[in-house]
Amino acid sequence: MTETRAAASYHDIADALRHDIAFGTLAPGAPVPSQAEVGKRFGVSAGTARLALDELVNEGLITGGRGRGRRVRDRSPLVVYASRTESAERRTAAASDAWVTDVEEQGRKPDQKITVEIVQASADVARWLEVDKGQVVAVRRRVRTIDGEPDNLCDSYYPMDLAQQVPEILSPADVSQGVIQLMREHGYEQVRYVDELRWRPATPEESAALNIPRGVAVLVQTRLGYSAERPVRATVTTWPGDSHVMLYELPA
Amino acid sequence: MTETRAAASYHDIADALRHDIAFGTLAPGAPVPSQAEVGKRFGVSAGTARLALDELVNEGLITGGRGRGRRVRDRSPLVVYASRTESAERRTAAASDAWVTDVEEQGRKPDQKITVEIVQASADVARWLEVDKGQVVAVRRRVRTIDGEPDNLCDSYYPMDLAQQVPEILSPADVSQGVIQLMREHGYEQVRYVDELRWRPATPEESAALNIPRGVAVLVQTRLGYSAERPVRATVTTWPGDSHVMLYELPA
DNA sequence: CAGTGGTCTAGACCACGAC
DNA sequence: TCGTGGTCTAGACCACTGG
Repeated sequence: MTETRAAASYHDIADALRHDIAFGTLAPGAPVPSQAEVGKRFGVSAGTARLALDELVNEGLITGGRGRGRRVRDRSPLVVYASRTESAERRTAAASDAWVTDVEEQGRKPDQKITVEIVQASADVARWLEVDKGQVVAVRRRVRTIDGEPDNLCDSYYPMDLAQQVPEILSPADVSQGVIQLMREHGYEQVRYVDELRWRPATPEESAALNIPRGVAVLVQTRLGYSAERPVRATVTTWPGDSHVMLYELPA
Repeated sequence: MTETRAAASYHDIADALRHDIAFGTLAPGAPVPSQAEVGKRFGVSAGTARLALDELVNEGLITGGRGRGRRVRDRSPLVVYASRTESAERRTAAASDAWVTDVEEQGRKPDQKITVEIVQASADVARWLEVDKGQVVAVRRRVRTIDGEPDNLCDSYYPMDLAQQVPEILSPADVSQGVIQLMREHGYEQVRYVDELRWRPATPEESAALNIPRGVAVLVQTRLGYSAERPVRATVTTWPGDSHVMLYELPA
C-alpha cells in the first residue's frame, strides 16, 4: 500500500489501489485490505471504501465474494486465435476443436461439458441460419473450463436437417476429429465465415456461469459458417474480458 | 413502468426497469424516473434506487449526469467492418479511410480531428513496430465523431524513417486517398494484418474523451500492418461497447 | 464464532443544469 | 432557485466463509 491520503474521493482511492496492483506492491493472489481497513487508512467511511473496491472488482483487478475477503486476481490472459493464416497442412493436423488446441499449446488443461438440445429458433438464430422463426434447430451447448475454472460459454446452432445427417452433432460428447471436419465429410464444407463481435457488461447469468464478478466486460462472438449454398452453423461464444486476448490474422 | 414491487433488491429493480426499456414502456430518449421517484415507487430509499439506476448506466441502457436527469439511450449500433472479403475492384474504389466509408454507407456524418506527434516508443509500440524502446516514432491521433458526437479514438504509429518518406503522414489533415494507398505508392504495401482485441471497462480518460459513462465496456483493437519485410503501421482503436458491432468476414 | 462482504437506510452536503 | 444526480457518513442487519 502507498501512503495515506486525506480527503480522497473513492475514485482517487481506487487509483491508489490500482497503482499498488500495477507496481506489484499488491501481488497477484495477495489479500486486499478489507473495506474497514481501507476506510481507516484513507480516512473515509467503510461505505466509501467499498465504492473504491467495487470499482476494482468491476475492472476485474480483484476478486470479491461475501465472507471470502478480496484478493488480487491472477490473470495470465489466454490468447484465442479467432483466425489463423496457416498452411492447409497444419490446419488439418489440428484435428479437434480450435479452442482445445489453443489452450493445450499454452500449457493448460481444457475441458468441456456438452449438452445437446432441440429448440425453437429465436429471431436471431432464425436470421443466422436462414430458417423461419420457431422452426426447430439443434444446439450443442458447451461450458468450457481451463484447469477446472470456467473459461467461456459456447453454443453452436445447426439446421435440423443437417444435424440429422451428421448424427454425432446430436450426441453430447466430444467429437474427436472436430465437428467441422465431420461436416466436411458429409458434404457440408464451410467455405466462408462471418464473425460478429459485441461487447458489454456480463449479465447476472453469465457472471454466475463463468464465475466472474457482476459487470465485468464480456465479448460475444457470433461466428456464422457458410457452405457454398447456405449457412450451416452459428456459434455464439461468450468470452470474459481481461483474461482473454483475441487474435485475427488477415491477408490483405 | 410496470407495477410496484415490495421488498425488491436493487437488482430486481434494475430488472424491472430493464424490462420496461426492452418492451418500450420506456422509449429511447424518454426521461427515466428520478432516484427519489424510483425509491418511492418500489418502496426503497433513494440510495438503493440509485444502485439500480447505476446498474443500467453501467450497461449503457440509460444516460446519467449531474443535474441533467436520466434518459433512455437511443442506440442504433454502428456496424464496423474490420475485415471485408470483397473484390479488389471495390476495395480500391473505397479510397479513403474504411471507417469513413462505413459511416457514410450507414447514412451518418463522420468527422475526425487529427493531431500528429513524434513520441518515444513505449514497450508496446516498440514490440509492435519492432524498434527499440524509446526510439522516436510518428503518431497520428484521431478523435473520430459521428454527427458531432465522439465515436472512437484511433492512434496510428509509424516507424520514423517511413513517416519521413511519406510526408503526408506527418501532416495533421485528412489524407483524401487514404494512408494505406499512399504508403503503397511509396513501396510499403501492406500484405498482412494481425488484429489483437482486448475488452475491458473504460478508463476515466476514455469515458471523458468518448462522452460515455464510467465503466462502460470498450473494445481495444490493435491492428498491425506488415509489408513483405516488416511492420509498417500499428493502429490502436478504442471502440465503446453497446453502440458498435464489429464484423470480420473470413475465407475458410 | 469472528470477520468479511452485500445490502439498505436516513440523512447530509455539494455541483450542476434548466427554468 | 429548485430539482437533479454524485458523494459521503454512521449505523444497521444479514449471508457467507474460514478457522
